[in-house]
Amino acid sequence: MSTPRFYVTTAIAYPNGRPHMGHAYEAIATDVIARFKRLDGFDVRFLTGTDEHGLKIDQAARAAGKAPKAYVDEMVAPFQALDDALGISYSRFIRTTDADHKALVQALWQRMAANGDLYLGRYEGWYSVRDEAYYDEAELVTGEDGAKLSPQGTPVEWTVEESWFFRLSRYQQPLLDLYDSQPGFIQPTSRFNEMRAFVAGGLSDLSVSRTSFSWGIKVPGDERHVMYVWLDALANYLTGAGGLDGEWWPADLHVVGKDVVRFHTVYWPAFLMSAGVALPKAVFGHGFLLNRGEKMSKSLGNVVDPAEMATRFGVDRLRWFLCREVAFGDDGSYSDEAIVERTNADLANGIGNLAQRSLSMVAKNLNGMMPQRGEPGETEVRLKEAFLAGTDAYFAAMNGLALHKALDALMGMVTAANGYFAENAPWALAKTDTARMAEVLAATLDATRRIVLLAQPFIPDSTNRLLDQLGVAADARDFSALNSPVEAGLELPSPAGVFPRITIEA
RNA sequence: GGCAGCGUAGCUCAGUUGGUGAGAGCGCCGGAUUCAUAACCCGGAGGUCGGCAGUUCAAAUCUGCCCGCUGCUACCA
Repeated sequence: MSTPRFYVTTAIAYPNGRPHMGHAYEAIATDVIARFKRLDGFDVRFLTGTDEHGLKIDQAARAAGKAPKAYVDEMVAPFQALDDALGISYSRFIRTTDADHKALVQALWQRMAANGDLYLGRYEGWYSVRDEAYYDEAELVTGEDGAKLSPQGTPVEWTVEESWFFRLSRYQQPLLDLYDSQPGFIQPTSRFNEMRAFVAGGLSDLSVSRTSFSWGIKVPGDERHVMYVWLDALANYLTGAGGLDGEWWPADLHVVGKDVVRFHTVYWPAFLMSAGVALPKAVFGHGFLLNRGEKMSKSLGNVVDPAEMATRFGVDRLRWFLCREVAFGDDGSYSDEAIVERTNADLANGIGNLAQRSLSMVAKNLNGMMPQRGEPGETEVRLKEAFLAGTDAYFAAMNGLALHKALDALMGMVTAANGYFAENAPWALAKTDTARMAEVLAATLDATRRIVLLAQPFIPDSTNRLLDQLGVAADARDFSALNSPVEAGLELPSPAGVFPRITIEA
C-alpha cells in the first residue's frame, strides 16, 4: 500500500513591503495542517513563496533605483527568514522569478491558447500616467474643478491598450457545475456562497496581458506583452507540483486570505479547465487579523512585526495563540494581553504544568524511572473515555480544518488529565501506597504523552522538548504511536519547565 | 440599492429540525489542597439571548419591522 499524499499551499506573498502578521498567520495555519498530515501518515508537499512580478514591484524598484530582480532579491529575504523563524516546514519556497516557473507559465499559456481561449483585444479604462495604473470608474474621485482623479489624486485619462483576453465567459457554466458537484471546493461556506453568486451573476472575459510595463513573464509569441500577474502567480502551484503534469498535482488544499478567494476559486479553475489540467480539490479562505480589533495600517501606527512578536513571546506561544484564539476562517483579534493570558492559561497552567507535576513526582519518588501502569480502575476508565472522545473530536476538527476546535478538544483532555491527577492525589499516596502512586503517575504520564503528541502540529519545538522529557522515542512520535505507551523502567531525564508563565512588562 | 451573514454572561464564543430552571472556556470571587509554573481541583458569580411586535400551549431558536456591524455585488455617472 502506497503512502497517501497531500499537497498544500499558501498563497504567495507580494514582497513590495515588509511581511506582516497576515503572512505569519497564513504560514502558521498552513504549517499546522501540513504537520498534522505528516504525523497522520501522509507524504506531504508544502509550498509557499513570493509573487514577484507586476507593476507595483516595477515601480518600487525604480523608486529605489534598482533593477527589479535585484530589488526583489532584497525584498524576498525577510519573507523567507520569517517563515524559517516561525518553523514553517515548507518543501519549497517558490519565487515567480524562478526559471522553472517562467517556463511553466508560458507552457500553460500555450495550452490555453491551443484551446482557443486567448484572443487579442483592447483593454480600455481610466489610466493614470503618474501611477502607471488603470482604475475602475468606481474608484475615481472628482477633483475641485470637476475633473476625474485617481484615488491618489493624480489625473486620469481614458486609455485604450492592446491586450490579450481570456475567454472567462466560456467557463461560467463549468464553474457553476464544479461548485454544485463539489461544495467543499470553496471553504468556508460563506465564501462559497459569495463566489457562487459572483459567477452566477455572469462573467466577462479577462484581460490577461499588459504592454504598459515589462516586469513580468513574456507572452509566448508576442513579446510586447507581459502576462497578467494573477495568471503568473496562480501558476506557481503547478510549478511547485513539478509542472503541468507534475507528480504532486492536483493540490489537495490552497490556503489563502479571504481577499483573494475569487482569484483562486474562479479564475484559477477556469485557467486550469482551459489548459486541460486537473483542478485543486479545495480552497480555504481564512480571515484577517486585527490589532485590538482594528485593522492594521501604517496610518494608525499599529502595524506589528511578526518576527518581533515571535521573539518576544516565543514562536510556539504565537503559533498556539493564533490557532487557538482565532476561529479558522473568521477574522481574529490579537493583543499582547490576550496572547499572554491565553498561553499562560493553556500552555503554562495547562499542558506545561501537567507534565511538570507528574514528571517531578517521578523524579523525586521513583528515581526518574517510568512507572508501570496497573489494572484500570474506575478513574482510569473515565480518563480513557474522556481521551477517546477528545481524540475523536480532535481528528474530526483537524480533518475539517477547524484548527481552533481541535485545540479546544485537546484542552478538554488536559482538564480530564488534571482532574484524574487531583482525584487520585498521588502526593498523598506517596505516604500510604507507593505502588498505587506509581500507577497513577504512569497513567498521567501516558495521558500527557497523548496530549503532547496531538499538540505537535501547533507547537512543534515545545512538544519535542516535552516528548524528550517524557521518554518518547524519536520514532514513536507520529500518530500511529498514539497507543504505544513508553516502556516501564525507562530512565527519564530530569524535568524542566517548558512553558514558564510570562507577564507583561508594564 | 440587491444578496448573504452576524449581534447570547467582562472577554472569545457553543447553542441540531422551537419545549428539562439559558451553556463552555478565559477572566473574576470563595473554598479546598500542596505533586506542580501563586499553578491544579471544587463551588459561585445571575446575561431582558440587539430592540419592538407577532405566530404558538411553549421561542435565544419561526415571521415582520427597526437599530448596529460584516462580507459579496451593483449603481449613482
